[in-house]
Amino acid sequence: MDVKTLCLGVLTEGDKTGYEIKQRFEEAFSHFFGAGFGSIYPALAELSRRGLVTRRSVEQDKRPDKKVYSLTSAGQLVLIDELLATPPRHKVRSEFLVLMYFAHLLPPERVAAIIDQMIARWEPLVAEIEACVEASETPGMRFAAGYGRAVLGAALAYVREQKEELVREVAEVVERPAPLALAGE
Amino acid sequence: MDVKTLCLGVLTEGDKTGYEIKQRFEEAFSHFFGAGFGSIYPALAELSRRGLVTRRSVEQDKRPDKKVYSLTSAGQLVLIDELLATPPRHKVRSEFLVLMYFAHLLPPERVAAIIDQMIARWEPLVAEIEACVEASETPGMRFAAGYGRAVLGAALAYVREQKEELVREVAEVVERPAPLALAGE
DNA sequence: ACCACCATGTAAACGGTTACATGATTAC
DNA sequence: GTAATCATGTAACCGTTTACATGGTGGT
Repeated sequence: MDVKTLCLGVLTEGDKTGYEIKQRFEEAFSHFFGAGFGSIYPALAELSRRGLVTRRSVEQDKRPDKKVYSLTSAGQLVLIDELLATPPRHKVRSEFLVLMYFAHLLPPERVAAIIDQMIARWEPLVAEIEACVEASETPGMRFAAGYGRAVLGAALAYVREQKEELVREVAEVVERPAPLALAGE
Repeated sequence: MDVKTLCLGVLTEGDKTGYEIKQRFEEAFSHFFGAGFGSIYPALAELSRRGLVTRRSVEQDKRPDKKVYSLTSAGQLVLIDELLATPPRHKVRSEFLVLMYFAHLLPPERVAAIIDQMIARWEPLVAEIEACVEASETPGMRFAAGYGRAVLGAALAYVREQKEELVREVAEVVERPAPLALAGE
């Protein structure tokens, strides 16, 4: 599954410009699928070329024309096919956890700062996702947002709870002779 | 941060072959960082070229030679620099949640099957991560594995708890006239 | 017989990120 | 004045994924 499928998906909610699609991506699935203009605009061009969406120009006063995309019935069929054929993958890519894994190679203050940074980033996200749960219009939207809330809540609770201990242990390890074994074995 | 940095990282634990590095990747950080042979071998070649690791051939009986990699002191310095310079990103890419978001476009049995599939995949992972927590040799390893356990536990609890409701709601939506609005607005 | 494990690599394809390019409006 | 919002696109770059290529050992 790629950005093209997601574009077809958000267009089931109604016609949108590329810019609005990007906004919808942020609101609705930024916590489990990322996409920037650099992938959305080419995706829309390709979908248009394949006849899965149509585009029409809409005049605006004091602004350049905007291009509104609509899902075609062919697009609807392709979307369903795509969804039925998509294996439910779920991947995490976390430089944060890599950094924590190697915490003993870093100064303890740095470890503490990184954890604080994650807490500061996640805290406002909780409110955002909460709003997303409230605003849900389909059962799936509620499920996905609820998932985010449950998992983010657990993550936040865990890092808050474990921070002190990790920082203390890392500080202890650094005090000892040479745990950074070079020719160690 | 890329596979090269992770390779330097696992080599702080001792000398390893490319094959063993891959195994370590699976054991230690498969739940937050993925890498296959296709990225590990070229990474090692590049690190070797830059003098950050050395490699020596080791004979084996009834098998071709294996190539054992060791971290050099230059490699150690570069690793630390890299870790200090890495911003703590944390990304989730979940086709599973996309599918759930669009659950109302799928047959309810399919939605149920997808959720069952995720539960079946995650259940054995819990045991695996539990083993990982037990086997931890550094505070960071324990922290990272503990994070995985906390988050996976929350995810599993959530999907188990919400499955019935989602499937029921999706079935209801499908019964109604035409919620798949094409020219709906 | 067949599959899993050990063991190493290459090459093409694919897709996403980032930077560039442009430009007007509105609010602080 | 400066930043954010609206608005669209291109092109180079980067890294991962996937498929291909090879071949012996050990277990069911």
